[in-house]
Amino acid sequence: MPGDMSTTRRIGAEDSATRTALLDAALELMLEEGYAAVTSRRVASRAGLKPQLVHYYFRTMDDLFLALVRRGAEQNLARQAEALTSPQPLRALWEFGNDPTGTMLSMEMSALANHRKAIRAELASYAERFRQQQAEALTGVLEGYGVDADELPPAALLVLLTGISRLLALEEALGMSGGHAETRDLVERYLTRVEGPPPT
Amino acid sequence: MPGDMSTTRRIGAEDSATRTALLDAALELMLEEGYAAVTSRRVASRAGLKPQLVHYYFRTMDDLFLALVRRGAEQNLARQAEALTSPQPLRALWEFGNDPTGTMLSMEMSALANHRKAIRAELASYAERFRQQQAEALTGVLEGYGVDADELPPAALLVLLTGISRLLALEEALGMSGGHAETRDLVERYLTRVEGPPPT
DNA sequence: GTCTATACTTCGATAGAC
DNA sequence: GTCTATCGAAGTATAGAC
Repeated sequence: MPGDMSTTRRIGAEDSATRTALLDAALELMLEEGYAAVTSRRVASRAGLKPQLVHYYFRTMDDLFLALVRRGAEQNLARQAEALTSPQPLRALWEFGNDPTGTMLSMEMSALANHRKAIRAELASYAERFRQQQAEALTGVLEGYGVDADELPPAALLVLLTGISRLLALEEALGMSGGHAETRDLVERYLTRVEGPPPT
Repeated sequence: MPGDMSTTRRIGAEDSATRTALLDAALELMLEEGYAAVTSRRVASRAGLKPQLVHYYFRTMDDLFLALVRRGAEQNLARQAEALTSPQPLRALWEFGNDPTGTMLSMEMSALANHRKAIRAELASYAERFRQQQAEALTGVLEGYGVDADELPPAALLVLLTGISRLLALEEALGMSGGHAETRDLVERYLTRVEGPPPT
């Protein structure tokens, strides 16, 4: 018995398998062809369904994008939380941020958010939660490593690592590679210095 | 007498004022509402012209995007070259990369390039030229500053600075600010250390 | 829950008159 | 160089039958 009784419009249940299939299709399209390719017709077609079902489950395309942001963010918050329990949380965080798919999706979402108010708010809210989860897990760890918080504040280190991994992923998607090896090596040496060598 | 004699299709001259007005309108739209808003109708409307003129000057929308990339990239290559003649070229480069408009445009273009082959090739080609221009100008300078190229290769430093300024611009556009002040301060301290304090 | 049918808008692109 | 006219395709979204 889904939907809202107070209006005539029906909305499908959140736990519907069809709804999940539509979100999966939208995700694939966004990664492969960018947010502009995520249209009701193309999403439905990829899921082997009729376009009208998109509107049954999400009413508007904005609602679909919001659902996509929420689902992806919640999944990744959980994955990041698990990564941060590693014996080498800093390295785990770096490797987590180096997932090219996640990075490309995050940037595609940012581009989309740039001109859709509701999505911008949702994305920014989750981004802050990511950063906060990182900061809470790492602040004490960095102290333990003897990293001087005046010299290199944890918040700045997080911005550095995130910015680097995003740029590398973006440029690699464009087919660029200049300076990448040197940069990865630089990060690697830093991680080894403060947190120890990578596990074999 | 513009255009191509060998086919029936006419194309407007590159130095036309109307063509420039269309490119300006496309640029504004892309910055304000994203690449998906750059349609022939909306571009023409913003320039106070008829949509058909877009096709007269650019034939396809892809051609328009390519022209936009080329014009913007050539302008910025010239601006960056000038910045690199500064007495503090490293700081000038950092400040150049901190132009929020240029950064947002570059990222919007990257998102667009992600699913348009011709544009991706053109953008990547110019991005390599930017990086190369930076490297040529800075390699000797960094040596002069006593920056150890084994410890911090010039190419890696350029990736670092670019990645940081891009992330800061992106997050600020989303309304985020966590860790930004600490990061800017970190970069500022580094610049002061190797290149001296900012001019007053 | 999924379908058919449909309304309306906007898109890219071309032909041909002026 | 710019206009009118026009095409077919694709977009969002809704109503209502099954």
